[in-house]
Amino acid sequence: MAKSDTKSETARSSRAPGKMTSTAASRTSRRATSAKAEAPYHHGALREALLQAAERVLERDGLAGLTLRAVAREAGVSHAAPTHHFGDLTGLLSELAAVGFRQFNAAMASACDAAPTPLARALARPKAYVAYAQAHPGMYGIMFRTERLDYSRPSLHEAAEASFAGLANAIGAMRQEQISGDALTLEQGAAIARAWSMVHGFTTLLLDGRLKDILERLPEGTTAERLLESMLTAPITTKLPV
Amino acid sequence: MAKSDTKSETARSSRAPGKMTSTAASRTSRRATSAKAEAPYHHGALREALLQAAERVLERDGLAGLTLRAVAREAGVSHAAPTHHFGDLTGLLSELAAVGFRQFNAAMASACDAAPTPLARALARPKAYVAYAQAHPGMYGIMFRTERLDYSRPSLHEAAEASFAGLANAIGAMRQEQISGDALTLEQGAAIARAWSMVHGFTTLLLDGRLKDILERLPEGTTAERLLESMLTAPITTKLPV
DNA sequence: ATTCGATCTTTACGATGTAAAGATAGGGAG
DNA sequence: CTCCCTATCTTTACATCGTAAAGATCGAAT
Repeated sequence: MAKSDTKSETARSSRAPGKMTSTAASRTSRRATSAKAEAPYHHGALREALLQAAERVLERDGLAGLTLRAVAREAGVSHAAPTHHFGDLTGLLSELAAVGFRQFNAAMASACDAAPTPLARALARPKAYVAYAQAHPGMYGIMFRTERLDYSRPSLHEAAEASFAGLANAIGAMRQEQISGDALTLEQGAAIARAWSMVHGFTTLLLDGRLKDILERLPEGTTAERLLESMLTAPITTKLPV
Repeated sequence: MAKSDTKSETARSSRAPGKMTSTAASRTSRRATSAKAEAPYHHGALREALLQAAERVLERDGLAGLTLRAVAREAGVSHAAPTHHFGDLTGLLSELAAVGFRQFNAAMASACDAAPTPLARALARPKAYVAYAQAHPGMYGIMFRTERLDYSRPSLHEAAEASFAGLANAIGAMRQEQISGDALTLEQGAAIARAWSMVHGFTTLLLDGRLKDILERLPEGTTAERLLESMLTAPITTKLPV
C-alpha cells in the first residue's frame, strides 16, 4: 500500500505520470537549499553533489543520520538516485571514506611540511592525526569505525594505502632507514604498528569519551593534546614501553 | 495493513485472541532449540535468556545481525518482549556489553594470575586482551565499536570501570607506584593512556584487517601475537617511542 | 477468591535498504 | 531533421527494523 513512500520523499511532489511531456515546468523549484540551484533535469554532476550532501548530513546529524535516503533528500533527488551511482550504502560510505582519507592525508602532509625540524615533524604528524579526527569525528567514524567499507574499490584502496605509506615513511625517516615496499624486518613492522596503534587507539578512545576519566584526574587544565604529547615524549621508565 | 508483521514472528503462530483461556495447550512446543525447553508461559528468566540468545546471535551472525527482533526470535518470544526488559536496543546492547566486559576482565585476571614473574604478567595482560578480542570479535565490537551504549547503566559502568582499574593497577605495579584513585601525575596518565591506546589500537586495527599489509610483509609466518610481543618488548631506537 | 501489577503478545506505524519498472533527456545514426 | 538508444533519474513496491500502545496472561498480595 506504500503508506510512507508516496507521501513526499522530497518537496518535488507528484506530477501524475503521463502528463507534462517536457516543458519548462518540470525544471523549477527543485534542489532544496543547494547554493547552485537551477540545474538541468538530468543533474549532470549528481555523483559529486551526493558526496557533498553526504558530508553535510554527516556533519549535521552524525553517523546515525547518514542514510541513503537522507543524502538523497539533502541533494534534492529521489531516494533511489544514490543507488544508481554507488550501488548500495556500502558503496556510498566507501567513496565518502575515500574523500575523508584524502582530506586526512592532506592535513597530515601540510602539518609535516610546516614543521622545521625532524623532531617537530615527528610530533606534528600524530597531532595532525588526532586534530583531524576531533575536527571531523563523523568522517573519522566512517573511515575507521564502520564495517561497511569496500576496500576493493580503487578510490578507497588508494587513499587508504597512501595514508599507510605516509606513516611508514615517517617511521622510516625517524629510524633513518629506507622502508622497502615489499619486505619489513620485525623491528620495522613493530615500530610502524606501535606508532599506528598508539595514535589510532588514542584517537578512538578519545572520541568515545573513554579518556575522560584519565583527563579529569590529571593536573588542572591538561588537554588531550598535551596528554598525547606526553605519551609520545615522556621517557620510558619501565622495562616495557607499556 | 500489517503485511509482514502478522506473518509469523516466531513458530508459535496464531491463537485467535479470545479462545484458549489458560489450558496446557498454550505451553507446548515453544522455545526454538533452547536446551531447557518446557518453561512456564511467563518465561521466568527471560532477561537472562535474552542475553544468552543475544550472545549466540552475535557469534552466529555478527554485529549486523544483532537486532532486537533477531534476539527475540532466537529466544522464542515475541519481537516486543526484549523491550520490556531492556527499554530499547541501546539497553540490550549495554547489558550485553557489560557481560562482555566481565568475561574480558576475568580472562585478563586469570592470565595474570597464571604468570610467574612480574614481567611475564606485564606481557600476559595485553596478550589476553588481544586474545579475547580475537576469540570474540563481535563482543569486542559491542564493547568498543558501537555508539549505542549507555554508560549510565550501573552494570555497564561498573564492569567498564573494573576494566580500567585493572589496567591502571597493572601500570602502577610496573612503575612500582601506588596509583591513586583521584589524582594522577601527567607521567602516570601518559603511561596509562599509552598502554591502553597501544593495545586497543592494535586490537581494532587487527580486527579490521588493517594490519594485514604489515603482517604479510614480515618474515615468513610472523603471527599477530608475535608482532604484538615485539611492539611491547623491542627497544626504542628513536628519540620518540613512536 | 478477587484484584493488582508484572510479564509477554498483538497490532500498528514510520523509516530504511534495495529491487524492478517506468519516465526523461541527450547524442548519434539514418 | 527525425528517430532511437542509452544513461540517468523517479515511482512503486516490499521485507525488515525499532518503537509505541493496547490487549492478554499469570503470580501473588490482600
